[in-house]
Amino acid sequence: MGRSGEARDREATERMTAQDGGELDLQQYFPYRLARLAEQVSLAVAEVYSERFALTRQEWRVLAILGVRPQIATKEIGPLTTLDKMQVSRAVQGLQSRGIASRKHHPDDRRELIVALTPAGRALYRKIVPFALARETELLGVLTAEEVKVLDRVMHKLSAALS
Amino acid sequence: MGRSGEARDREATERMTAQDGGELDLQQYFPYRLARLAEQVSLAVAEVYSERFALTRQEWRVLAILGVRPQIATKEIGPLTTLDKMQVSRAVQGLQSRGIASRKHHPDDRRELIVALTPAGRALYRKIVPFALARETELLGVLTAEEVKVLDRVMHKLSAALS
DNA sequence: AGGTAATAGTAACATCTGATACCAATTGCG
DNA sequence: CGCAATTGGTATCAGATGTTACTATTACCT
Repeated sequence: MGRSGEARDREATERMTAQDGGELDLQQYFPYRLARLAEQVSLAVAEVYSERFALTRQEWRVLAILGVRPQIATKEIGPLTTLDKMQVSRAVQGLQSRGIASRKHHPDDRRELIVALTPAGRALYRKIVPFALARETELLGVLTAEEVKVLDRVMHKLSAALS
Repeated sequence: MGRSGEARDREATERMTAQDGGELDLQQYFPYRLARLAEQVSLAVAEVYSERFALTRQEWRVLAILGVRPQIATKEIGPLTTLDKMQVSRAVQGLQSRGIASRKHHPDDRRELIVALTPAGRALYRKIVPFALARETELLGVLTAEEVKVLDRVMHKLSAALS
C-alpha cells in the first residue's frame, strides 16, 4: 500500500532538513545551503572572468548577452540578466571604458542606447566562453545524467513556485 | 547495450545547458540559474527576518546559531555561518545594539568574546524560527520526496566538488 | 623570564551597491 | 499643436561591504 503524497513529502522534508520541532539547524537549512552552494559556484566561475579578465559579475552577464545578441537596446539587458537598470548602466559603462562594448543612440528614439561589442569585445567573448562552459561541464560532470535531469526539473519547479 | 557513464553525462549536460559549440545561453547556464534561484529563495526567506524583524542576513545567520548554541565564542561563529570575522563582528554588534545578544569576555582568554542571546533575543528567536521553517517546508513542498532526496545528494556532491 | 610571533576583535578607509531624484527625449491626450 | 505624463538613462548621495592595518592579549620559544 503506497502512502499518501503528503506523507512522503513531509518525510522527505525532514530528511533534508533534519529538523525536529521548533529548532533550526542552519547547516541543514535548505535556503542557507543553497545560498552557500550558489556562492561557491559563483566564485568558481568568477575565477574565469574576474581573475583572468578583470570583469565584474554584472559586466560578465552583460558580456554574455552581447555575445549572443549584438545590437541590443540597453533596456532589454536588464530582464535578460536579472540586473536593475542602474546595474546595467554601470556594467555597460564599465565595458565601454575598456573598449569592450560601444554605444550609440537609437536613431528613432534618442533616449535609448544601443549596445554592441567592439571587435576587441568579440575577441574577449570568444576567449572567455570556452572557459566558462568548461567550468560548467566540469561541475555537472560530478553528477549522473539522472541527477542532472532531476536538478534541472527541481530548479524550474522552485523558481516557478517563487515567481 | 548500456552506454558509458561518460556518454550519458555529456548528454545530460547538453540537456541542462542547451549549448551547442562555442556559445553560451545565459538563461540556460547552470551557474547563472543557480545564482538566480538562490537569490529568489534568499529574498523569500528574508521577508521573514528582514521585513518583519529588521534583521540583516548576517544577523539572521548569527541569531540562528545563537538559538542552538548559547554561550558561543565569537570566533566559532564564522565557520558556522560562512561569514568572515568582520561580518561576524558587525552582526553581533548589531544584535547587541538592539538588545538581542550580549557579550562578555572569556574569563581565561580576555581576547575572546562570548556571545549569548538575551531573554528578548530568545523570544525573538522563538518567534522567527517557525516562520523560517514554514518557508522552507512550503518551498520543498512543491517537490516530490524523490526530488528532495536527489537534490540533497546533488547539493552535497557539488559542494564537495568545489571545496 | 623576555621577547617575538600569533590570535581575537575592531577602527578606518576605500569601494561597491541601492535608492532617490533628476534630465532629456518622447508619447499621449485635450 | 501644447503641455502633462511616461520612458530611458544617469548623477548623486547614503548605507553596506571588503580590505588593511592596528590594539590588546596570549602563546611560543630559547
